[in-house]
Amino acid sequence: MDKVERRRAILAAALTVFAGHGFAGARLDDVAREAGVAKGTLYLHFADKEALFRGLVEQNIAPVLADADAAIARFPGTTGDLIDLLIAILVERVIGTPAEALVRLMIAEGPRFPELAAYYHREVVSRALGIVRAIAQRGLDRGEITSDIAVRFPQLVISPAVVAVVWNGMFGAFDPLDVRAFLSAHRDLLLRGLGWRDT
Amino acid sequence: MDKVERRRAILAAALTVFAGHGFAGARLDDVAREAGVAKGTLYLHFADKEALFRGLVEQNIAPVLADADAAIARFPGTTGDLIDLLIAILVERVIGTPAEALVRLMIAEGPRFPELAAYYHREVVSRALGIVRAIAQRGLDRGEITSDIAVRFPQLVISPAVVAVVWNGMFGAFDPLDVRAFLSAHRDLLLRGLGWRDT
Amino acid sequence: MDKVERRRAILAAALTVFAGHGFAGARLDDVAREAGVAKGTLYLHFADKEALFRGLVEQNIAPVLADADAAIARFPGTTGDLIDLLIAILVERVIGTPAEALVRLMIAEGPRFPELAAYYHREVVSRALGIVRAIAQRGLDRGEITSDIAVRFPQLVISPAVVAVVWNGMFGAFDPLDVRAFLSAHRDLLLRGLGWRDT
Amino acid sequence: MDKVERRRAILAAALTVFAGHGFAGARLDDVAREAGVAKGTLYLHFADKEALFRGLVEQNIAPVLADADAAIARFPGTTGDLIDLLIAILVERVIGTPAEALVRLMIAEGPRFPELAAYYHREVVSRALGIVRAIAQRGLDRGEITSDIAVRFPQLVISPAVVAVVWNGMFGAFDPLDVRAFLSAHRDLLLRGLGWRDT
DNA sequence: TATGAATGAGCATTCATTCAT
DNA sequence: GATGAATGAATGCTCATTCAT
Repeated sequence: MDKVERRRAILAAALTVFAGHGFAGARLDDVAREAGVAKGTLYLHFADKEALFRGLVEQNIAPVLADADAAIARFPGTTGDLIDLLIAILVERVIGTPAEALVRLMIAEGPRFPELAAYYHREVVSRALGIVRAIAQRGLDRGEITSDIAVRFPQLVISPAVVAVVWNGMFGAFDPLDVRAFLSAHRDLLLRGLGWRDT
Repeated sequence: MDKVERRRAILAAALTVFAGHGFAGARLDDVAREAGVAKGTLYLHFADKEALFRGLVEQNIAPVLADADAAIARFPGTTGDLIDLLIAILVERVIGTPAEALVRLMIAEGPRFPELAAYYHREVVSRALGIVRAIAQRGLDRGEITSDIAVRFPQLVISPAVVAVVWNGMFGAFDPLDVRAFLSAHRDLLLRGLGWRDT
Repeated sequence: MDKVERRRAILAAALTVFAGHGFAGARLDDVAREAGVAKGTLYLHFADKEALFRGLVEQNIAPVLADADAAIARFPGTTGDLIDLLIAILVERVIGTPAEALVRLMIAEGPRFPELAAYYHREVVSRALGIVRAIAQRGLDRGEITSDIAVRFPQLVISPAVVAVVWNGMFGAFDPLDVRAFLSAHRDLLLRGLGWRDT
Repeated sequence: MDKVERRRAILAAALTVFAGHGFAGARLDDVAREAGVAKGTLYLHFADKEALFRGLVEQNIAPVLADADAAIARFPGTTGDLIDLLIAILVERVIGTPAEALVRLMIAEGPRFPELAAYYHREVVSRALGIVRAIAQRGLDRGEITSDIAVRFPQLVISPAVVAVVWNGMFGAFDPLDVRAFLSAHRDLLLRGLGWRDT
C-alpha cells in the first residue's frame, strides 16, 4: 500500500466513522482499525483529528462539483432538461454515496467548525448555487421561464435535495423517501412555478 | 426554586449547551452551571445524558405544534392565506428561537438516536406534514389549486424552511439568509407551481 | 480524608514520584496510586502536571526557610556558633528529608522551568543567601572575622551543602559522604579562611 | 560522512538535545534531525536511547580529564599556583562548554541511571578528586599548607565549581554569576583556610 | 433532596523502536 | 549501511456517573 493509497484508506475510514458518530463522538482508534493502519499512522498524514475532518471535506468535494460544472456548462438543452440533468447528477453522484454522508456531517458539525463551514460555503455551496443561478438566468434569457426567483434564491432549487438527504438519514430506516420521485415532483412544481412553457 | 422550575431550568440550559456543542461534545458540567444547579442534581431529574437529550426534544415540541395545529384548523381563509399563515408561524415561532436550535440538533444527532428520531418523526414531522397535507387537500377541494403534488410530497412545502435554518446555522455569520424574503419567494413559487389562481 | 489532607497526600506522593523519575519521566498514574486517590482527583487540586510540580516547590519551602530565618535572627552567639547553627539546620532539616529531594529536583528540572527557577531563586535561594550574608556582615562588624568574601559571595558558604546533597543522590549507594563530618570540615576551613579568631 | 564522523555528529546532537530536555524529555527525532541523519541510523550506532546517553558521557569525559591530569602532573609550581591552574582549567575547559552541560545532565539524571553514575564516579569524579588530593598532599609535604582537610575532603575544593555550573544553568538568565571572580574568591578563601603561607 | 468531590474508563496524541526498501 | 514510514504501547487529561454528606 503506497502513501496515496493509504491516505485514501484513512479518509474513507474517517468518512464512515465520522458519519456514524459525528466529530466529537468519533474515535480515532476506530478510524485506524477501519483503515487497517496503526493509530500513529493517522498522524503521519493528518496533524490532528480536526485536520482529518478537514481533509475529508476537501477530498470528497472537488470531483463531484467539477463534473457537475463541466456537464452543465456544455449542455445544449432547455432549462427543463438542465434541471433534469441537475437532479440526475444529484441522484447519481450524491444520494446514496459518501458525498451524502458528508452533507449530513457538514450540517451537523458546521456550526462547530466556522472555518470549515466557510470553506464549504466557498468551495461547494456558492459554486453549486452559481451553477443553478446560471441555468436560471439562461432560461430567462431564452424566454423559457419568466420568473427570476431562482436567480435571486437559487437555494430554493436545491432545498428538496438537502431535505431528501436529511430525511433519509433520519427516517430512512422506517419511512424512506423515494428520492427520485420526490425530486421529480419538485422539478414539476419548480418549472411550473418559474413560468415554464414548452416552446 | 421548586421541582418543576428546576427541571425547566435544566432543560433550558441543556438546549443551549447541546445546541452549541452537539450531543457528544456537550458537557454536563456546563449544563449544570448554566442551569444554576449542582451536577448531581441533573441525575435527580434525568437518568443520564441521553435521557436529558430526550427530555429536551419532548419538552420543546408540544407547544409550537399544538398552537400551529389549532391556528390552522380554525382558519377560514384561502390556501394562499393559509400558506402565508404557515410561513408566519415558522418565522415567528421557530426561526430565531430555541426550537430552531432543536431542529438543527435533531438533524445533527438524529442518525445516532434512532428511537429519538422515530419519536420526532411521529410527534413532530408527521404531524407537521399532516397539517400541510390538509391545507393542500382543502385547496384542491375548493379548486384554489390544481396540483396534488403538495398532498403527495408535503415535504416540498417545508424544505425551504429547513434549509433556511440549516443555512443560518452554518453560514449566517458571514452570508446570512433573509429568511422572510426567502420564504416569501418560496410561497410565490409554490403557489404558482401548484396552479394557484386568484378567485 | 478531608480536602487539605488529600492535597497533602498528593503532594507527598508527587514528591516521591517526581524525585524518583524527574518531571518528564513521572507518571501521574503513579502519583495517584501513591497518594491513594483516583487519577481524576489530581486534577481537582492541580490544573495540570506542571501546576503539581509548582505546588511541590511552593509547599516544601516556606517552613524550612521561615524556621531558619527565625532561629538565626534571634541567635546571640558568635559567628562561629552561627555557622554551626546554620550547618545544624541544614543537616537536620534538609539532608535526608523531602527537602533534599526537592533541591535535587530543582537542579535537575530548573533549566526546563524558567519561571519556577525564578520563583525558587526569589523565595529560597536569595533569602538563604541573605541570611548568610547577614551572618557574615555581623561577624565583620564585630571583628570576629576579617574577610568580606562571604558577604560578596555567600554561595561559597552554601556550596558544600549543595554538593553533599548532589553527591549522596548520585553516589550515596556505593560511596556515601558523611555529611556531618564533611560540613564540619567545611566549617573549619571556612572560618579559618575568613580570618576567624577566637576572642 | 564516514562512520566515525557520523557517530560524532550523533553524539554532539545528543548532547544538545539531552542537555536541553533531560533524558526522558529528549526526543530521538530531534537528535536525528540535529545530527542530520535518519532516525533509524541512530540505532545502527547505539542500541537504544539509554545506550546513546551512556555514549554521551563516555565520549565527553576522557579528553578533559586526561589533559588536566597531564597538565597538573608535570606542573612545577607551588600549591597556590596549582590551584590557580586547576581553576583555570575548569574555567576554560568546562564552564561554558558542552562538558558543563554534561555535568548538569549527570546531576539531573544520575539518580535514574545508577550504573552510569557509578561509571561517572569511577572515571571522572574519583579521578578528579584524586588530582586534588595529590595537589593537597604535595602542599602538605612541602609545608606550603598546614591543613589536611583538602586531603580528607577534596570535594570541598571542587564544590564551588559545581555550584557555579548549577547556578548559571538555573539562574544565569536573570542573575548570572561571574564564575571567574567567584572561583578566584574561593581560591583566596581556600588557601587561607588551608594555612597557606607564601614562602 | 441537593450538593460537588471523587471516581476511573476512555480518548487524543506522542515517541521509542522496528523493518521493508 | 542508511532511510523514514509504520507501529502500538504509554500517558496526560476529560468527563459521565456515583455517593457520602
